[in-house]
Amino acid sequence: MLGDRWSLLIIRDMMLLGSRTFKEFLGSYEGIATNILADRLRKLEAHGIIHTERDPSDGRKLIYLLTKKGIDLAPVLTEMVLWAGRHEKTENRALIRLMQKDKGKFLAQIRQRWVQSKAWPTAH
Amino acid sequence: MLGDRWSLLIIRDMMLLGSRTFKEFLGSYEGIATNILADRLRKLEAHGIIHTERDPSDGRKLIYLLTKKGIDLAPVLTEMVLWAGRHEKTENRALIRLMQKDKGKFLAQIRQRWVQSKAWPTAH
DNA sequence: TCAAGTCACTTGCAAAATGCAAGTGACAAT
DNA sequence: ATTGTCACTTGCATTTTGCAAGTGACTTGA
Repeated sequence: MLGDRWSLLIIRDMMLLGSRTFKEFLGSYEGIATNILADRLRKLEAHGIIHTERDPSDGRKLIYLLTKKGIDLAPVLTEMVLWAGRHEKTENRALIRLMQKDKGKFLAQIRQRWVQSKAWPTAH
Repeated sequence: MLGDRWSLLIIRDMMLLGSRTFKEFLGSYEGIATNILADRLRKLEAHGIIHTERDPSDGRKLIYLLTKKGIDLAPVLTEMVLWAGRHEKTENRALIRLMQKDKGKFLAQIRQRWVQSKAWPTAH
C-alpha cells in the first residue's frame, strides 16, 4: 500500500505540516498531479489510514484526517526523516534536531495534536 | 528513492532474512521481475545503500551487502514491521514479538551481524 | 574436457501506472 | 447574477512495469 511515490509524502504532510485539504496537499510539494492525488487519498481511505469529513464552515472543502492507524505511522515517518537527515541532503534541520533530542516526546506531541478534537494549531 | 514498490522489500530481506544474491531476492518474495530487480539493485547501489562484491568461491555469484547507510535503515524497517503487525494481516508473529520485547536490543543485533565481517549465520 | 546446468542479468514487447491540460459540478463571495 | 474556489474527472501522451525468452560468464558432473 505505502509502496508508491506519494502515499507516505501525503501522510508526512498531514502529520508534520498539518495539511488537511486537497489544495494544501497540492501546494506542499510541487509535482503531484490532481488525478494521482485523488487516487491516493481514495486508496488511503480505503485502507483505513485516513478518513474524510466535510468542512462545516465551507461546503466546498473536504477535510482529510488521520485515523488511529494513520497516526500509528508516526514512528515510521520519524525514523525516515532522521535517516534522511543523516544520509541525504535535507532541509528542516530544526525539525530533525527536535526529533533527535527527544524522540518519545516528539511522538507524544504528534499524537496529542490529533487527540485534541482534530484541531491543528495554525498560524493564520 | 525508496518510494517504490520493491526497494524497501529488498532491503528488508537483506536485513531480516539475510538475502544476499540475485537468486535469493527472486525467491524470497514471488513476484518481482528480473529486469526490475536488476534495476532496483543498480539504483540502490548508486544511492550508496548497498554495495556489490564478487563471491570468491563462485565466480558467477555477486553478493549484495548493505552499506552503513543501508544498515541505518533498520529503525525504519523495524517500525514498519511493527506497524504492519499492529494493523495489517501479517505472518512473522515471532519476529514482531521479538521486536516489541526489546527494540534496542533487536536493532543492536542487526547491526552486529553486519559488523562481524559481513558474515550471516545460515542454517545449511 | 565438454555438455549441461547455474547465475546474473538483458532485450523486446504488451499492459499498467503516471503526468499533464483541460474540463465539470457544487458551493461561496461580491 | 457573475465570477471565483474547491475537489475533483476525463482524455490522451509518456513512462514504468511485468512477462517471456534470451545471453554470456562461470561451474559442475561424467
